[in-house]
Amino acid sequence: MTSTTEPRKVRADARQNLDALLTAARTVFARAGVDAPAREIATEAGVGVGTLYRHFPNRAELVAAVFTSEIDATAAAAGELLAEHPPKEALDLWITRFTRFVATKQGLSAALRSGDPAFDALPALLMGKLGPALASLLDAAAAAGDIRDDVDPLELLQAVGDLSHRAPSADGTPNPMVRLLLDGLRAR
Amino acid sequence: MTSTTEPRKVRADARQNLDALLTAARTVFARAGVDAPAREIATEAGVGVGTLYRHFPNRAELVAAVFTSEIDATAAAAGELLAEHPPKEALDLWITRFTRFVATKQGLSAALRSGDPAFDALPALLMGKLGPALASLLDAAAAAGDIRDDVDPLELLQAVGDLSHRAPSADGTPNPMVRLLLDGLRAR
DNA sequence: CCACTATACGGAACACTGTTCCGTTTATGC
DNA sequence: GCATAAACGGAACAGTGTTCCGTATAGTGG
Repeated sequence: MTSTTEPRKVRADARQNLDALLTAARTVFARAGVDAPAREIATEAGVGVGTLYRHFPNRAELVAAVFTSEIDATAAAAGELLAEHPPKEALDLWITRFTRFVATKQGLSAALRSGDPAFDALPALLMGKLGPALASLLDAAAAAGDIRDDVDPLELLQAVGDLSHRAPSADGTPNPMVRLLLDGLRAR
Repeated sequence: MTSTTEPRKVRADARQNLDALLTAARTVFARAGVDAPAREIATEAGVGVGTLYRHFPNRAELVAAVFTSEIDATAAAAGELLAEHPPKEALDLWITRFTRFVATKQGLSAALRSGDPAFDALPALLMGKLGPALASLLDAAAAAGDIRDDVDPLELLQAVGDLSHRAPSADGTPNPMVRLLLDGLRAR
């Protein structure tokens, strides 16, 4: 094994450019949505498009990289909320947080929904990290008898994402349709 | 007034080409979804792209034209269902029908959700025709006390559309998340 | 400190979109 | 038939994502 600790030399400028790209992408995505042209991101980072594609196989991977930390934070929030609130309340709070995350990222849900194979990495990332988080919340709430127990976490996650695309949520409230969906979860 | 009955001569070949375009578009959309390239549709119709754009200002208008008759039929179904079934049942049946319509048209909901201004005509068409249809169903069900009365028909329509994008619905059943949404409608 | 080489860079070039433009063809009315 | 306005075809334009490759350079062994 030549890989774990000591081996390949990563050129310093490469590392710098990668950081610059991530920062630039974050900025541009916030300003113009995830559909922003690759050239614009490269320019913002002060590099050529070739450099962008050297670091990421395609735009979608860049999007995934940019959102990874926030996705991790959102996933982690599930455990915290569960520790501090009753199960159903924790679930509602987490959904609200997730809703805000999706709504905040212009075009994120559009990308998720697009079906474009270029964005395959995105759903995989979201589902992989957030699926288990939501599952834990659903299990807790179901165990408490607050909600039905036959809901697929991934389907629900996808659905909430789909419904959250236009929620300015000035006050951070999830949109009415998400609420309706959550009402539908209640045990009867 | 030179417009009502006798005036402008519509060249026969123009009318033929328009029909050919609509037929071709229907075929291509079914095969490759509404995102199919304009050139492909023109070729299928045996005309040049210029001709396509002579008849439709942009691709979205063509999509709208292709789906208009089906949309009209779906809207009309609301009244029929309402005449033959109890309100809540009529509502559920209509939603199922609408779901199937959306799911059947590859990429339709994606286009709706895209926010792309090019597709402005599409939501306008759907909302304009189907909104009132759904409103009548909701009103009837709310009057019967079956569901809450504070639901915006357009929002619900949009939401169901958003949720229906991947529902093969082998058996014609709406997907589980749409069901959850409908459960949320129930008066409490 | 220098030369050398693998690494990384930049941006022109390619393939594919939607859409526009305009020279050519053709249906129609006389 | 002829003239003419309508309609056509497809080349051309603008804007994507992505690839390619000649050039520049960081790191290293002498």
